[in-house]
Formats: sequence, structure tokens, C-alpha cells
Amino acid sequence: MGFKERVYLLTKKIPKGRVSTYKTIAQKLNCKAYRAVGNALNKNHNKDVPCHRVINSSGHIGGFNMGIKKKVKMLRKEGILVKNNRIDLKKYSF
DNA sequence: CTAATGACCATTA
DNA sequence: ATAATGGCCATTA
Repeated sequence: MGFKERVYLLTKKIPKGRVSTYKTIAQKLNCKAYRAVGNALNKNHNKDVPCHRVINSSGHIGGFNMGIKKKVKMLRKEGILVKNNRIDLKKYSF
């Protein structure tokens, strides 16, 4: 099982209405490859992995392969408050 | 093998 | 608040 698959597996565990960060996911994999986590999610095309729930450690939106507008839209649809492309990690972190 | 590429991070200016 | 910088590391060419 490669790095990518492990990232997807952890991402799938994020509940609807909550978020995690690239850094947190890397830490759960016992590594510091937060940048590679983003790269892995970028290449994901599986709808079952909710990659829109992964954001920056600073609480900013981060990127999205279908455009950040779409990402914000999906997050808001789950009841997450997004203001100025930012999310309160204290409140929504998983 | 090396070199370049990011959905990143922390620090500094 | 923004912008630049150096580091980071799996993946890809």
C-alpha cells in the first residue's frame, strides 16, 4: 500500500461537517510529508474520498483540483462556516 | 541515479 | 495584513 492510498484512507475518516489539515494527516502517518499529502489529494479522482475537507494548518482553504470555489461550496453545504476563505479550526477540526 | 514539481509549513521582513 | 524565503518529501520525468 502506497503513500497515496494511506492518505485517502485517513481522509475518508473525516466526518461530514468537520475538517482536517495536510499537516495533521501527515502526522497521523508518522511523517512530515505534508506537502506530499497535498500532492496525493490533488491526484485523487475518487468521489468517495472527501478531499474538500482537508485544508491548511493556518485554517485557510488550501487548494482543490476542481477550483477553490467548488471547495468552499461543498464545505458550506455541510454546515461549515467559511469566511474570507478561512475556517475556524478550533471549531471544525477533526 | 538526478532534478523538478507542488492543494504545505514556519519564519522573517 | 501581505510577500518572500528556506525547508520539507513523495512523486514524476
